[in-house]
Amino acid sequence: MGIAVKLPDGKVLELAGGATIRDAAAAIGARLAKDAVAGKVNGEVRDIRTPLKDGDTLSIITRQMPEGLNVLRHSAAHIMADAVQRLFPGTKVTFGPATETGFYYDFDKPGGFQMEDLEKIEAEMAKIIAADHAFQRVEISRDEAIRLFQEKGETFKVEHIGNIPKDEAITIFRHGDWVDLCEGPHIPSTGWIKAFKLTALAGAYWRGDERNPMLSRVYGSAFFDQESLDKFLVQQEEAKRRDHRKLGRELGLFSTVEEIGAGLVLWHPKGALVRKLIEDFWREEHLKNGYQIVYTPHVGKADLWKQSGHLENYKENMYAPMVLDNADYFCKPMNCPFHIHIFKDARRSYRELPVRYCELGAVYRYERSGVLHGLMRVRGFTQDDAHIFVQPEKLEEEVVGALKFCMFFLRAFGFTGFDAYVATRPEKAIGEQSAWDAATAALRKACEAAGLNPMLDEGGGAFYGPKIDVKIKDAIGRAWQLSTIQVDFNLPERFNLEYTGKDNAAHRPYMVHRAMLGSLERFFGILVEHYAGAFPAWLAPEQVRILPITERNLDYCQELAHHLRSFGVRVELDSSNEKLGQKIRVAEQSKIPLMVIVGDKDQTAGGGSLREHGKGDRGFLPREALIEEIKRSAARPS
RNA sequence: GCCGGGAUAGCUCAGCCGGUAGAGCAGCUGAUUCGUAAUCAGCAGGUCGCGGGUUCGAGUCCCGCUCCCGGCUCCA
Repeated sequence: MGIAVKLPDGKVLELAGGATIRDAAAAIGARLAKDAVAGKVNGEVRDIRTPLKDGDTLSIITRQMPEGLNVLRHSAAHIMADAVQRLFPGTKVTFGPATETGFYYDFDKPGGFQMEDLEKIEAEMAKIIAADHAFQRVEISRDEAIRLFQEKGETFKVEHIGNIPKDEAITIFRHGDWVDLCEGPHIPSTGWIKAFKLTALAGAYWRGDERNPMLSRVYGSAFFDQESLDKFLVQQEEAKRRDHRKLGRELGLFSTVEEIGAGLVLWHPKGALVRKLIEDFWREEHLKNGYQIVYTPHVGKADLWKQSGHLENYKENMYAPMVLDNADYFCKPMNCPFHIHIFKDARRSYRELPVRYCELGAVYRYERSGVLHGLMRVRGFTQDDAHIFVQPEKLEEEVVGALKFCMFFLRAFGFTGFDAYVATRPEKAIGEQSAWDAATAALRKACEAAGLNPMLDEGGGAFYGPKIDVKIKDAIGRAWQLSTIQVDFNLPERFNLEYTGKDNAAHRPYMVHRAMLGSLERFFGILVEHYAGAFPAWLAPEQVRILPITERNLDYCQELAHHLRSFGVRVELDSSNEKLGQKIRVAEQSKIPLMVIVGDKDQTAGGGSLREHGKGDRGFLPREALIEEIKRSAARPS
């Protein structure tokens, strides 16, 4: 009996009963059959060996599609697991999925792996690939599956079978004589993998839960051709080249030292200058946008943190208390309770709402030693914090303003791609459902008003209220979460916040937590990587370097430097006894945006030769034009 | 915190089977006065992350700790 399946172009394909996706591809064309990796049946990715049913909608996934690459990588994970079990009998397998950049497989291997093992595993994988074993898909019964994996001693697989919903078919995939519990899909045969590399070893908990046993994870990546693997490796190098920790040291921006402690940052003069420029910009723009700047202490008494709920909910992230005059004081992990007390210091009228307090507040949080990472994850950092106290009915309007402000600010740093997420009520939450619904709707509308098309993060909100998160894309396409706007129903309650309404009655405001940059430390790290260390002139610690060609030009250069400094230009003079080529090299490596080269010719003509970082010589400019050009390049965005 | 890899001059790194530490760059001094990404020569620079142990002898082997890197988990 024949069947009919619908294709993406609307055509209907007639096939024999029991025909698989592969048969369908072959029926459409020989080229397609050659490139077909898997299929999408009724919207779900299915293995190429999956039998089709009458009425199915089918599209073919080829090796040119991203889904095809996922299939290849998942198969590579199987091949790796096969190789590992050949080399290290007694190793148990668990899970081995494809990831964004490759694949991994988690093993339970007594003693774990050593780095040298990777090469051995690669060699064994190469043999399996060379043998070009076909992948076979077999549907088996639950009992058969349990028996099979019990015999093999694959206890993790047996456990997993118990977690597969009863109504789902159980499939196993076989290549050569190796078999894995797996729903697929897989490439037609192992030989489809033309390029692969094992990249890293790591630990990972069974099912990602730290109460479970630690497994050994092997990471790798795989491609349909060698070129793509090479390109991938070059990209990895590019990310390494931009690493803010490396650039931070090379450019003298910041450091951390063992003597002070992990996750505690020293801002060196150049990094501190960039930070100061960001902070100046930040404060000025906040004042323009109706915020009030406040300063609050670094520590507060235990009762404050009890009232705020931090000692209840956040204690494991707080530094241990210090005892002064029989009272416990804690370093602040957040600024909110302090801002709340400023709000509470007077009776507030609806006329003065919304009240917007902002602070670049240094907070301290205990982070587990293993999670610390350069400037991105530290134990002492500066939040670009703001707390807005607003009438519930004015929430939407206020969030629109806050969000537009965020976007303006992020754009000023050269970010262009944004993704917004609205996170809704989680299971464990406080506050009325109606309040949640109204606030969530307000956040969504605010996103639209700010020109963002938000994705919904169902249940991703904090227990105290819904939020908007904004992620940016950096120069090499990586996403970073920066801005967050969070509605808080909880703290106004806990601190009994009130304002007097038009009706002369007391009302409870909403509180909105807002960060645009997240933390100055992390944002600075992201900026360094985004610009690859080459800050735009308005942010560069040194904007211009003057390079005299010989000592004869020194006095003239000195005078020019003074003159530029009088306009607020950050300029240095390279008076070293080196040839021009060397001075240029050093300035280029220091990523100084502009260089002015002055030799006898320039001096006589009364000007200088401009050179731009990364772009090269721009030729001679007379003095006034030179100064104008420098002032123009160094201007802050507005 | 857990798994894996590390820590040698300011930086990047070499140092074999345990025999008492080396290069390049940076620094300093001198020569050179030079036109768009490295001028030459000389000098100086180390408690081999910290503490303990094994040994006649430890940068090297063992144990503990600190810090760093890649992950897990978590998050600004």
